[in-house]
Parts: sequence; structure tokens; C-alpha cells
Amino acid sequence: MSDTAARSDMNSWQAVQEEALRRIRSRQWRPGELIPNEAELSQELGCARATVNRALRNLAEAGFLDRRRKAGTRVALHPVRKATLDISMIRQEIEGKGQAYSYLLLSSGLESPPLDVRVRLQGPADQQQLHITALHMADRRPYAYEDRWINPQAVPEAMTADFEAQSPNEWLLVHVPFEGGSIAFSAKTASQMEAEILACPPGEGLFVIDRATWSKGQVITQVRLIFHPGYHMHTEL
Amino acid sequence: MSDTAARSDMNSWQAVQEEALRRIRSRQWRPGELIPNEAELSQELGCARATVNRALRNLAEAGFLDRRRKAGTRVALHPVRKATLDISMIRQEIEGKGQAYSYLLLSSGLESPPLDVRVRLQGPADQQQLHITALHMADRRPYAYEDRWINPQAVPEAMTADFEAQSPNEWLLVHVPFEGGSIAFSAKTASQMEAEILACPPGEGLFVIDRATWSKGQVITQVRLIFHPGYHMHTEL
DNA sequence: CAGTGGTCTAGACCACAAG
DNA sequence: TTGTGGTCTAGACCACTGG
Repeated sequence: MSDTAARSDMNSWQAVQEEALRRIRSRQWRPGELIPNEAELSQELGCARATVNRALRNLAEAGFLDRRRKAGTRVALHPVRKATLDISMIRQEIEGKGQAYSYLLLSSGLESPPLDVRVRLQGPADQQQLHITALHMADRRPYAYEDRWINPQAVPEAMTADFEAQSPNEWLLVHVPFEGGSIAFSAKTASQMEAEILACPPGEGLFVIDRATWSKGQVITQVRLIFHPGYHMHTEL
Repeated sequence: MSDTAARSDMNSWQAVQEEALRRIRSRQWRPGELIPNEAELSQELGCARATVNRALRNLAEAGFLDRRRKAGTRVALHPVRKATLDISMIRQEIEGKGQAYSYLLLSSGLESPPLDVRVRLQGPADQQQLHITALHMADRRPYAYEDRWINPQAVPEAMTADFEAQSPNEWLLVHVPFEGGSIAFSAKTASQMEAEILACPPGEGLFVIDRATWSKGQVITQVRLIFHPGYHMHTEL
């Protein structure tokens, strides 16, 4: 009964994954330890190697295992949990909560970007950028302040877009496909101006998202979103 | 040349995925539109159905496609980008930046949790919980303040653990496997006490992570991490 | 060099849900 | 009912990389 052979077969990849997780959690497979290779496991568990592969690959993506050709598969030394956040349009985020979305364009025009924006741009030094500021509202109350720079070289159509009707957030998502980007989350203390825009006391701690997106090696847009006090972003593990 | 037939074969799932992405971005496949089924695509592209399946399944996970049995595969109406965040131990996060990690236990003891903690616990009403507060430091400077509640019913061993030597953050990760959890990110204004602990002016905006983890239907622990001013968490898309 | 994971294939059956 | 994606299999070859 305590033998390693002939377990009741588990021929779904989910079952194999569960079994592997069980062995990790029960310390039958210890952190850093080499586990049996795919061929052995498939034989032991009574399924095809591809099934084992799917299960272990999945666990590796989730951070539980480290896999390398020839070196084999090991239990991850430091379990790094991965949380996935859904980044959607602000309009959807608000409407998804059952609130009414509205939007106000605050300013729009060509400007020379400040140093921090220019650094990230990596483009020619003294080029002007389209600078747009706007306010997103939920049930007529301030929700998020959008401060955006758009590279007119990468997106010339943006120069003639009507950002009164549609926020740059949405316009860009629909009109400009992008390949990659970076996101940063942080907090900041509300300045006098931000406090006025978001209708909160100055000095309040506000949640901030900075995002840059690029395509074909060019930076398309950079944006800072500053959210109203009390905003929080959450996800499951 | 402009025919749909006989493209140069693409028999890797990555190539199929790129081709599908190209068609989405070029609007050859429009948002909401039904795309050909796996059998047709595999024939058109000259590869096995399993290869197409792998590619499209991947794109669906990434949020570009919506797939349903019998209903077929459609281009997602609202491209929801998914950002994955790595949640690791604070020690690793600091050492990964090349800084020296240190840790200070501030308090530890059984207490009746406040209302907000009790609500999430979903357990018996008047049960005491292990309450621990601690400070994580990078190069001897305050990095994050940890305010944690541990359910002694779920983790009795925690009552005798030495949290002077090892932070509860690490101890739990090593000793208690968990199944699920929820994470929330937000910002808060530094209180007088928090300002003193983190050595910053009161009123500063601080980045906050709230996390709850459970296993076998029981809440194991709840924690709030408050980070020093200037902290930011970032990831790639 | 040789062992391991990574992938592709052709075929098969199944589960789900739209009509 | 029936079309679609979801998965499993057995076998094969490839790519990377440790020893």
C-alpha cells in the first residue's frame, strides 16, 4: 500500500497538477529538490508525457517550479506568487460597478514635456508632445485625473482627434495597437491643484498609476492616473 | 498573391499566435467578430489543430480573444490587458535591489481584533487573534510597516514561533501552505504613528497592500503592509 | 555528448452549450 | 441535436545546456 507504483490513474492535467501541488505542500518534494522527469512521472501516474508536461509547465508559470532543459525540474526555492491585474478602460471599470461614467477634458495642446517625461521618451530632445489632461467621473464625482503625453510622431492621427467626445484613454485603446508597456503603482500626496481637481483636502494620500506603452520601438504615450481618495485596486490569488 | 490560400506554413504555436495578433491589430479580424474555427485555421496555416489550439488558448488567456464551446472564438470587444505582479517575500525584494535587509519586531500578542479585521475573518465572533506588528528595513532605513493578524485556530504553531528571529511574512510562507487569497492595493495618508515608524512627515501619501490568505476554508492570516514614501511597484505588459 | 524539457502531429473522444 | 473548443495519446523530432 505504501508502494510508489500503481496509483489510481490520473489522466487529466488538472489532476496531475493537483497531485504535484500536494507533493510540494506535503514536502514530499522539498524546495530546491529535483523531481522525477516527465517520462518517469507519466509512467507512474499512468498518463501521457504531454499531460504531465502541461501540468508541470503550468506550475512553473505560476512560480511553483523551476524547469530547465537537461537540468530537470526543481521545486522553487522561494515561492513567488503571481497576481494578475486586469487593466481595463476607466469607463468599463466605473460602469462595471454600476455607476454612471462621465468625462471632462481639462486641457489639450502641444508642449515641451518636462524632464521626467522626456527621459522616458528616448526620442529627439526638443520635440513637442501632445499634452492632455482630463477628469474621469463616476456618478458625477471625481474618480481619476488623467495626465497624458502623446508622441505625435508615433500617432499623427491623435493631433486631429476629438478628445472632447472621447477620452484619450479610450481613443488610444481603440485606434492604436501596442506591443508592450510598463506599469508602475505608487502613492503620492495630493498637491493643491490635484486636491482641487479631485475635490479632496490637499495633503491626502492618493493612489497613482504610471503607464508607458510602445509599439515598433517607439514610445506611443505616457500617462499618469491619479485616483480619488479611497480608491483601491484588488485581485485574487 | 492576395489569395487566402497556401501561406508559407507556420507550424510553431508562436508563429500562429503572431499571425493571429497581426490579423487582430490590422482589423482583418474585427472586435466582436467570429474568427474561423480551429479546424479551418489549422488547414489554412498548414499545421495541426493542437498547434492552433495552443496559440488561441494563449491569446484568450491574455485577454485578446473570447472562446466558448460551440459558439466559437471571437475577438474580444474590450481589450483587457493583464498585468502580472510578482509577490515575493519582502526580504527578497530588498536584497534583489542590492540593499541590506533587516527586521525589527515591534509588538506581538493575543488581542481582540478590530471590526474590519473581524469581518473578513468570518469566524466565531469574540475570538482573540495573534496580532503582530513589525518593521522591515532596507540599508537600515524604514521600508515597510507590517501589521498582521494570525488566526490561532488555523495556525496553532504560530503561537510558539519566534518572530524576533524571523518575520511573520517569511515564517508563514515557509510553514503554512495556502490555497488562495485576495490582495488590494491602495494609498493612505500617514497617521502620526505611521509617520514616526516610517520616519517620514505625517500626512505623507503612502502605498498600501492589504492581503488575506486562506486554506481549507479557513482564513489563515490578514496583513497590511504600509510602505515608505517613494515606494513603487512596477511590472511590464 | 547525451539527458531533459519543448513542441508538433494525427487521430480520437469528450463536454459544453447554442439553436 | 450537433458544432465547437478542450483534452488525451503515442510517437517523434528538436533545442538547449549540463557534465
